[in-house]
Amino acid sequence: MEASGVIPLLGRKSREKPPRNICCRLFSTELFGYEEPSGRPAKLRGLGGGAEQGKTRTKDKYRVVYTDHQRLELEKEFHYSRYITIRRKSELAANLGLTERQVKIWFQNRRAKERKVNKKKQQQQPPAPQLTPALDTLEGTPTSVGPPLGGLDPSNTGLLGASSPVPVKEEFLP
DNA sequence: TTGTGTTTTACGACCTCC
DNA sequence: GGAGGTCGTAAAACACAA
Repeated sequence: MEASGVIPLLGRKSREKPPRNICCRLFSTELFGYEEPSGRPAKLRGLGGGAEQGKTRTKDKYRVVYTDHQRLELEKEFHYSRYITIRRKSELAANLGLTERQVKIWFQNRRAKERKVNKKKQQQQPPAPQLTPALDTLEGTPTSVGPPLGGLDPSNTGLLGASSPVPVKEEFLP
């Protein structure tokens, strides 16, 4: 594909950092597997299956808006586990009409959001009485604890298992 | 309307692990 | 080396006050 030639995307970063080496893996297969939309208006939300005709910065639409259903399912999955397994990722992608790449990135962004929220919470807490450290981990993300390096985290069900209102699916059980 | 702040997708750079 | 992680950021989409 034309993958190697897609660096200056839609004018982003006009003053770019020195081109170290283009991150080639990102432009490999999935990215160009998107289908072209059939002239759909910009607003896709709530149209049902809106994002399967998604585009990226390399295409003529910067980003798509996922449908409520897609987001709901992704959120549910995130509730089960903050780190999605390869298997669940492909299942979810297939079910929602997204690419695995989109699912992966959604989870990355979702974790980032959670970290951001937790950080905010921490900053809002009064600095004074600190008798019970790490109370903020109640919701499941001790920010001090690093990510499961290497990808999968078998312990993550424990993160939410107790507090999550949603029952743990069989497939997440050992 | 529109101006502005926030949220949501998507990516680049870099890092770690297998 | 490749896959997936974080972090930082661009830009579209959205919310909402003025």
